Amino acid sequence: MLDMKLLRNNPDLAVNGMKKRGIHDNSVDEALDLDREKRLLLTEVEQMKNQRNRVSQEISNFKREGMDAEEKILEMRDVSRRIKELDDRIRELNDKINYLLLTIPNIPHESVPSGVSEDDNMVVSRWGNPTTFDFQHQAHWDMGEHLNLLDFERAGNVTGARFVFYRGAGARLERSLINFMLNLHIEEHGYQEIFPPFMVHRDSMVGTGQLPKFEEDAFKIEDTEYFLIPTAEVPVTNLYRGEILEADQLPMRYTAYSACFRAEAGAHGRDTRGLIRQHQFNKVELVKFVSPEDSYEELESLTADAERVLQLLELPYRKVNLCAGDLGFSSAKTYDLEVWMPSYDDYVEISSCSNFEDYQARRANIRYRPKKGGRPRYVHTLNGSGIAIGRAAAAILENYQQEDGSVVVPKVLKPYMGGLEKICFPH
RNA sequence: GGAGAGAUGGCCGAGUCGGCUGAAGGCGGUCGCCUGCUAAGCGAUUGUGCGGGAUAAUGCCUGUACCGAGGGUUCGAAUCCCUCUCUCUCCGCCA
Repeated sequence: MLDMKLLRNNPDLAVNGMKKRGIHDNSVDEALDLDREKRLLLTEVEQMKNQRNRVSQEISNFKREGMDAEEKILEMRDVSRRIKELDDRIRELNDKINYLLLTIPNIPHESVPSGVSEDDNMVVSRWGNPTTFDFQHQAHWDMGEHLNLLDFERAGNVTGARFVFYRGAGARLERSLINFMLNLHIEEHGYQEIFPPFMVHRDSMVGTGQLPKFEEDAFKIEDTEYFLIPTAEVPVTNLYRGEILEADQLPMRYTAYSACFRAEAGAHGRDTRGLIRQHQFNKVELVKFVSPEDSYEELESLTADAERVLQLLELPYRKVNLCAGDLGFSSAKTYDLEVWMPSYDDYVEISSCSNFEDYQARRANIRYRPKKGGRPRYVHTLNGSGIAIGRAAAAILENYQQEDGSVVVPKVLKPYMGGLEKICFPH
């Protein structure tokens, strides 16, 4: 969330940030009004509390000396009642202010292009060329069926739509991708591996920004306060919730595999076939905690670390600077990596790398003590897919397919596939 | 699942019949003194949020809140009551 002090001193920054995103409401003004009222009451109630503290002390002294304090006690009874009323009112105001702050999105960085939809995103770079075929190429869902790698039909039977069984070499491909990516990030990019819980409680979801605004996108476990994580970003970013870190611990870089669960409310009819949009999918995530002055540099290197995965897999992709209208709620700046997907005849998002600045850190209360000492400051948090496994598998099937229907295994994955060169028809 | 114990400052650990405890004592940290070096010793200092004030400014002054979380009783709660969460021990069960 944004700093209430920033809103007070510089409300235009927040309002213009929202305008840039195409959001027009008066939540900033509302918050400011409530904040003004709150501070007025706060001054009043704190004066009364000061009086109460003083007189209580006097009562204590009176009693010790065996004197009658009845008059003062009666007087304080009224003061206390009034304090309680004011405290209640302040609590109410605080709740409202807090809720508003939690529903105001982050301010886009100045380098974020303006625009309202993905059509306004800015292509930053391209790597490789879209794959061309001199034969009739297939979509990965058809290939997955023919090669007996993916079983959507039985998954529908067992669970429902947007679920899948991976089988045989398909299951192994998925597992190979996970291990390949984790190894790359821990061995060559300096990340520490984390294996997080796949469920978190409400506070964690609020910490990273999924709640309170987007509850319908999440799976909640009935009769509990647990949510299935939509991404490892949630447990890993919340790792240090409420803590004060030491400056020399920063930057901290983590990579985590997790299954991800998304309700995909509002995506009815979109990407209904294949691996692109599933309720459950696998992802290797990158998360960083850094000092504020380094965060944009760290965003570049995080994105480069994600790009490296695609380069080693030799999958054509492009890098896109998301426009303000397409930017995630908590993000100040996001690069999407989009992989070439022949069945879509287009680039498809496969990684999203964001700098949240202190927006998540303030929600999750993650701070660090600066080297020179002084007050704790909020860290900056970043994360990015490094990368989405299911979409990577789909991209490999489609981009590496051969005329005979087989799929060549990318070089870097061969060791993980037990030396397998090619995924062929089962015999 | 059953039975019990507990949650206090960076850490350990006191807190008596509710008042003089933001919190004894110790450790650690920081600064100063002392000292051939190291070690030891001596002195001082050492939380966070929020409001207000002054300021070029991290700093500073002042008020207030915080002893797992949230409520309650009271003139006054770390201390009493209720609810919740978490941790530990024993038994049972289990990957």
